[in-house]
Amino acid sequence: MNGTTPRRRGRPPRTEAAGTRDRILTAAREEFSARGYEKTSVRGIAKAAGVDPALVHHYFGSKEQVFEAAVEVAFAPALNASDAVADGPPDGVGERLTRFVLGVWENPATRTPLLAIVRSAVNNDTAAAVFRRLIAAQLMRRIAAPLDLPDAELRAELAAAQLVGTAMLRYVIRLEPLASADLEQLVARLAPVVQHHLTAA
Amino acid sequence: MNGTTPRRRGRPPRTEAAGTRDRILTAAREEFSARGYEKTSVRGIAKAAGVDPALVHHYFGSKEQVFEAAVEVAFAPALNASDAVADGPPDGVGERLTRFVLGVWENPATRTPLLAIVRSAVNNDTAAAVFRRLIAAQLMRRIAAPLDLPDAELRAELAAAQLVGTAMLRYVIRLEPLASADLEQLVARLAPVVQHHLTAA
DNA sequence: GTCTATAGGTAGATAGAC
DNA sequence: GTCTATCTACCTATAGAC
Repeated sequence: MNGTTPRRRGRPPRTEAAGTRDRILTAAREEFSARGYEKTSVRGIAKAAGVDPALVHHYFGSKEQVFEAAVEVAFAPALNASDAVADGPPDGVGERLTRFVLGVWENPATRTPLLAIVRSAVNNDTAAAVFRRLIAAQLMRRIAAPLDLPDAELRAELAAAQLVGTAMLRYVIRLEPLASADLEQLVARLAPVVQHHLTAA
Repeated sequence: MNGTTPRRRGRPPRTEAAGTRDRILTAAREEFSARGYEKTSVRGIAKAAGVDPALVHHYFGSKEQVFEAAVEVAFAPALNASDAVADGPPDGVGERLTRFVLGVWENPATRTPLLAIVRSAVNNDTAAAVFRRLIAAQLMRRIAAPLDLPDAELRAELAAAQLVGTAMLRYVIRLEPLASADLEQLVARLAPVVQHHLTAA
């Protein structure tokens, strides 16, 4: 251990500044989600956080490392909730998965890092890898595996495609009337389709 | 030898240079599709086309106008083929739409401008508007309207979401095994779902 | 029609003072 | 820990020579 290394993952609490690191992280999430990776600048993050641009480099190193730290939080709900989706009667997995995905997109706290990932994943290899990990790692392993059907992975990915596409058009592209549609109406239409992908012959 | 190429859209037919304009346009499509709007530079386009950067401005004005000219070609197949999708027996519209969308994504000539639009639409309002226009204008009007069902527009958009999401994961994010899946297998799994969105109770 | 030169900005990153 | 100052690199766009 040395006293000056800023390379950290979680956040070993130090006697350091009053939440400066967290303020940068929050601002970074905001900026990345609103503008995507390329259009976001370290200077813009610093300004939004009310700190000096040099501090961003001081705490995180490079812009890419700021991004990784900023979107890391998107994994927390995914990890926690994949249990809730996988558990329960098999014929309800479509609705549970649909509600979960739309839920994290409706919640502003989790929507922000998700927007950051999507806005960045299409143009940035690092972000695309994060996206793949996010979809594949838990969703596939916990939901596709128990299906015990041929093409289980492909099935799960096509179900994910329905939900990813819906999120794209509703939350990113903001296509009407989908963008303003009632949540329950969406669940009613999407859940059977997701269920069909996962379990139908 | 063809004298003046007929490949001109919205440009006053002048006696100008050989294929310089077209070379720029082709290079622009390549660059925008590979890097997205923000990361693509006018200088990069010029270098790929083997011309001077100032010529790009000379022919198109601004970077945004280059982009619009570059993706304009994506509308041609959409306009032409929406007839083929709309015509025919109603219970086959799901498969016809699925085959059409996957078809334009499989064809390198049409995939390139589509990638440019998708890579740019998530971060750029101009590109997002192009995307909305591309989905809404023809697909919705020609396919949703004849359905004569309640929520016809929403139905059509959720069907589009399935196909957009599939394209995202397969062609942009390159998620396996979806990215390498056989085309006919995809049609077999997707067509019934698209059909369900469009016509089922 | 094509290119040189340059204006006028913004970017990521670093060194070193306090 | 925090900030000032700066380096280097690249960008869009334009004016004007050939």
